[in-house]
Amino acid sequence: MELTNTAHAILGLLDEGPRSGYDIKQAADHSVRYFWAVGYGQIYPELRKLAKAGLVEREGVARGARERQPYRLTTEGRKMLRAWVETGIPAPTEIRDEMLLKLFFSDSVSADSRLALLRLMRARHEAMAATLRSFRAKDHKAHPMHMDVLEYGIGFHAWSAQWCAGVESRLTGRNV
Amino acid sequence: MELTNTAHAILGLLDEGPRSGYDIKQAADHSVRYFWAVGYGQIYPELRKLAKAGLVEREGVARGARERQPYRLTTEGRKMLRAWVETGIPAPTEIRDEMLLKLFFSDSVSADSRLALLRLMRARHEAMAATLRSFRAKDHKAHPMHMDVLEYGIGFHAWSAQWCAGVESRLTGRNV
DNA sequence: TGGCTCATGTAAGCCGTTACATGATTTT
DNA sequence: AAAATCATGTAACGGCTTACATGAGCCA
Repeated sequence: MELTNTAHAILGLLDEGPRSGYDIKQAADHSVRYFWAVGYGQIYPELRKLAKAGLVEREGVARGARERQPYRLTTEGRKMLRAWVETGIPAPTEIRDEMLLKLFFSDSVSADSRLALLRLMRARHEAMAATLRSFRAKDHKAHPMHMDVLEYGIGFHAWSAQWCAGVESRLTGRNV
Repeated sequence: MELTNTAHAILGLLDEGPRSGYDIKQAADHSVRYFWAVGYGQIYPELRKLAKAGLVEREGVARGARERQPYRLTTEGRKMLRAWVETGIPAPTEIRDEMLLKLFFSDSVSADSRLALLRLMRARHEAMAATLRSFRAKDHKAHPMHMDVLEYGIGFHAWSAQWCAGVESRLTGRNV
């Protein structure tokens, strides 16, 4: 039975404690989102599949329709998660960046347009870095790697923002 | 008529001169690949669509089946490309990194497994940085942004490799 | 001459996004 | 009471990857 990476991400998030689909989405958005985004459209169907496979199980039954329905990892599920981390060769990093694509082909448009692209790109990376920095406050003692990977994200976005600033300076003729 | 980003990438590559599907693939693999990968399965069908839309046109007819069939940009196509670069708000950077995903959830596996992951990740980023560095030799005078974006790629992968090295050192207890 | 590579394609399938639907529960 | 939000879902669609097919030249 082959699981997708997203399925494993869900297992991983459940490893920290029981969570509903809604909780998983929120946890993902505050942690793995910048290198592995997940949406509701995947989470809910996937939880059912995982439950059917015996890797997760419902914790009690929700009373109201608005009540969250937490799932928890089974021993089987936990074993599966560990095995996934330890075995197999992961796919290489994949980036899809429409911004870079436009920049790459921006030699024949006006300097203004090019600058506007760079500034938007820089603003975004700065915003993302700031968001991720705000996650530093969380308690990561139980999960040192969470912290390390978070720092990767902060560093990446900060570095990208700096790169933008550098190119901007060159284009406007000023020194860095 | 809505074009995908990949379609625009193809237009952009054709803007530098007539190319066949095969040529486009090669050019892409030597330039935009690390932030916008394209495969044959997209290129050939897309070229037909673009031709039907009048944005590209065949250059003559291929004689043998092995002969390449170059396409060239039409004025319409060139206009479309420029417009795409200059207008609209590009989607934010998207990263899919199975490696980071595993690292993120690697707190409960052996230190050896974790180290192995980091080393593999570092090796890959180093290799990618080296590959991209070899592209510096190309002539970029006509396209300064090609050069800038290439440097982004080199910088990104080099930085990532360094991050891996840093975490490795911490995990093995040595100083950086 | 048998096999390998080149170059162009097609078809199936998967993953993920988007849009929509639904009822309950707060909030105004 | 009306409106907004919460929480769970479903269905359709789209882009991309993968696998396969083909026929022509090249090489051993």
